Amino acid sequence: MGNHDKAKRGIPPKSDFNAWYPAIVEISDLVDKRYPIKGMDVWRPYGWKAMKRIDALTHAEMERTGHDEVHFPLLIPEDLLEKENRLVALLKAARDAGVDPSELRMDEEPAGFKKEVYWVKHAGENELDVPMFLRPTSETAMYTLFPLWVRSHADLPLKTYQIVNTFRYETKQTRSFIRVREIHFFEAHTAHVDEEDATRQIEEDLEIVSNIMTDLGLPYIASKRPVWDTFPGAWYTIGIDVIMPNGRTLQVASCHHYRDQWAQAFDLSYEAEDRTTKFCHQTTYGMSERLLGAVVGIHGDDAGLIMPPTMAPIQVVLVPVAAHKSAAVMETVRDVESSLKAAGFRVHVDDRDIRPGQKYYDWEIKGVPLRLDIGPRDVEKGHAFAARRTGGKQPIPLESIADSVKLELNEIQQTLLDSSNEHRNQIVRSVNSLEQLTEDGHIFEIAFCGTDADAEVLEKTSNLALLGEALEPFSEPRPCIVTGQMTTIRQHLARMY
RNA sequence: GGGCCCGUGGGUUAGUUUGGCCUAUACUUGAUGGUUUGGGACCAUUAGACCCCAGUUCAAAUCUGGGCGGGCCCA
Repeated sequence: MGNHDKAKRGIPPKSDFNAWYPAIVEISDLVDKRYPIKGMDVWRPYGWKAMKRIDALTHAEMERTGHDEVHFPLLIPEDLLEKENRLVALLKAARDAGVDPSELRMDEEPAGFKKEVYWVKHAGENELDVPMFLRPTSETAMYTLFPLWVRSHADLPLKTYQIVNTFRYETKQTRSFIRVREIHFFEAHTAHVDEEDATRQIEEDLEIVSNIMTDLGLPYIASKRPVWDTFPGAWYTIGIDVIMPNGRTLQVASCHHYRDQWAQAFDLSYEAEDRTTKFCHQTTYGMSERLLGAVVGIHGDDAGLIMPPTMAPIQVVLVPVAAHKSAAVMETVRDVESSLKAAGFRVHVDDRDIRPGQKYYDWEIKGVPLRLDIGPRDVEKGHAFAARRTGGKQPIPLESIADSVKLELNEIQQTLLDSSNEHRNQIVRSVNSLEQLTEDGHIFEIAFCGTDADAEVLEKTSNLALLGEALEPFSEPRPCIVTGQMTTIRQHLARMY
């Protein structure tokens, strides 16, 4: 016995993250990877519920901030790409003309985008006159309609979002939730009267990011990306990177400020109060199923997942113990179930006819944050035995059970937040010389104010990627790690997923 | 983008080096019946596999080529 306990479920230790992660997402029933297309996993019910809970947090934030949900078609006709290409060409010309040369980078070959998308070139037996592609993101689709929706300043700001599937033909190694070819994607697209209003939108986006990351207990860094990592057509891009357990970063969200660059390409203009016609200023804010990948990676342990109570598909699992010994056990369990449900908790009663030990293991793998055991002894004493997935067991009284459960879940949430902050502190190292960049499994915080060329050298020598300029600068100037000049610009170097 | 490794029941695997001994091993899982039940129970019965296509050969899980899928390392 003993020895092959773990072999039964086959969970590798989390310290071996590259083995642990792919194993746990399948063993915990989040996904089924056996569908025969690379990078297209099947969402199993438990995984889909978890994703929908995260989506619910997003919907709530969108509601709070006055965004309206829309749903655009999956297919985009090829000729709409022409507008995007024109935009790219325009920006390139601007750069060649010396306009804001440091702010623009358009060295993607115009055809590059075509390689990353799936094409629909036939309908039945007939070849299509105008081929269509599966959206990799929805700018071109949406910005085709926005000019029709926006006519005057009274139509602004236009704040829309959708949660849809997008497609990217990934050629690199895929990984559930982290790098997939069909992406469960959230995208908010807004249009504003001017640059300032669009900038305010970016600020609101960052507030939403902060709320969601706190809900999910994810440690993250927000950085203004270097120009070469800026989304094509964007004035600037802010990347949100989660600090994963192995010290790599995972970009889970991004915000783009487009100024009026896309608006010019798509002729998105409005009539201002002074009767003049002006171009809109636009923003985009995107997140994806990577949020779930981050939740799995950050909180899970050797025994399985740990779902934060804010998004756990099942917050409380009730396990009747030795129910055959006393009919009162099942009665009590059902009573507890209905009072918890009435209080709004997501509850599941595990009444399978198997030994309780097996149930404990099952729910630990799935990461249910709180388990309540109720057996004959507990019924007698008028309490339930509460076992937290984050560790610790204690009896809680059956009367006012909902209050006690609320308390337990809050504390579990707090435990997860604390440990993720602690994790951040362990991973992120503040360094001031190039020699210190060698240690594996860390993210390095540096002062850096050099040029693109300096950045390239920095990335090459350290073999790490520059996340960009952190949104909160240093409070006191420090010497730049490359040039030695004093600066407050704070940046991070990391291995990115 | 470059290099390397792998593909056997639902899962993990033995067998592949040296083709025949394979009617393919073990554990786990599923189903049925029974004994059980406060941290992965046990017994009995039963179900279930050589990734696909082509080639070599008297003979292919085993060798060759391609495809699809999975994994690792480097840029």
